[in-house]
Amino acid sequence: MSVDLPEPGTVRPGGRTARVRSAVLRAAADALIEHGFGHIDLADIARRAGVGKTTVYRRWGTVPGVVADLLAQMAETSQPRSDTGTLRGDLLALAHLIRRTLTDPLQGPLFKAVIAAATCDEQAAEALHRFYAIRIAEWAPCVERAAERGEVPAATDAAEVVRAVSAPLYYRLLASGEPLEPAAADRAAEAAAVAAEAGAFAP
Amino acid sequence: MSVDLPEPGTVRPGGRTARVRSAVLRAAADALIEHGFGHIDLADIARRAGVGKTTVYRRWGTVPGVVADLLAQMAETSQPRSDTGTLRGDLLALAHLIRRTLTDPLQGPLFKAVIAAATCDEQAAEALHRFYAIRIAEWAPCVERAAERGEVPAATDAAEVVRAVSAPLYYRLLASGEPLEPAAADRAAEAAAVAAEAGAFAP
DNA sequence: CTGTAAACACAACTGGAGTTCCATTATGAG
DNA sequence: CTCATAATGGAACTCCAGTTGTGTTTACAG
Repeated sequence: MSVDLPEPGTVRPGGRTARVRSAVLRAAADALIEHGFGHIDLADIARRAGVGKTTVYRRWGTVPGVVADLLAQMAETSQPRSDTGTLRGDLLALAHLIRRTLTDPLQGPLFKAVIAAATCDEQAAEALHRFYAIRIAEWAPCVERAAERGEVPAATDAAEVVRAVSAPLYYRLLASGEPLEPAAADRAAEAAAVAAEAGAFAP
Repeated sequence: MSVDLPEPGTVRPGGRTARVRSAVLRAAADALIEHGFGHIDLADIARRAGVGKTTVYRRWGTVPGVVADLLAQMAETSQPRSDTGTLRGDLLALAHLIRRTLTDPLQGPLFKAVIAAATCDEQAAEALHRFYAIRIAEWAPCVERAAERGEVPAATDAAEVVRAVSAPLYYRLLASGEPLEPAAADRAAEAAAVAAEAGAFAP
């Protein structure tokens, strides 16, 4: 019989422990951007963070474990959303925000890496889903306000509209591989707006 | 100075070489389904295929290398597309085909794995993009016929409509993690059809 | 049918990712 | 401030994924 030991870092979360976590997550992001999810090891992350590799193995265990914690931290920082006064304007701003993020030379590879980690590890997958649940909830009010203004049916599923804007851009990044041009963001926003107005997201 | 040696398997592609490739790709698919992209090694694939691991390392080199070849083989087998006579009917059939594929206990994990491989390796990424280019081209005629019937503007980008149907389902699988219910396929098809009819894909 | 070299199998080897052990540091309660 | 111990650091160790070297099988040209 094994006793339930506390996870490392949960009993004394202050001072050094917090500094180590911060340094490791920052180093992990750098390493993921530089090498991608496939060619990374925890020893390299530890070296970059100026931390013993034993510490990293003990607290996080695996690369997806670090990614899961990194995603939890990324979920804490919220992106400010637009309020242009029209659904089209807001969705266009969202689409271009996503496009800029995914084509950014730093954030693009990072998002690819965390998604790759999520396909390999259940813990990372759950962290990724929480991350997107938060981001989607942050933008849902755009659609809800459009419903109040009468631009879309009152029963419209706001989160589904936000997902409809995001999906084509991620599909290009991960599956089909077409370049993420600004025109693609325009079409994603326009298509989602038209479909929402027609009640395609209000069952 | 190094001489340009031919790739293994290119000079004598018949008989044994073909059998080995077939066995290895089948074993690779099984292993990817069972363990996922993250927890796989070529020695295991070689064992399953009943082949020396040296052979696998020499011909394919890495796991993403095997995945790239597997995708090339997957691209050869074409899925029959529907012809219901209406754009809505065809897109609905496409959406449900994709949903069934991604929720299939065998094909779902396989697709997750090959997409993970593509995010880690350029060679696998190119193979994946070729795979989707072919699948999308196979379904584009649905939209082209709809254009001939006058259901959508003549200038409609057929491939973009097909991608618009696919994207929300892949987004759920890879990013947001919501379950892939039949209703999600219905909405993806409906939203794409509405947007196409409104000319959102005809710039 | 025969010969040659392309492709493969087997075994020994190697490097480094991940583990273990123990010493050291410093958090947080009293 | 003091003390118990949570958390980290460093080095030695283990194990196996991936490599290399060598001999065998077999596709295919002539």
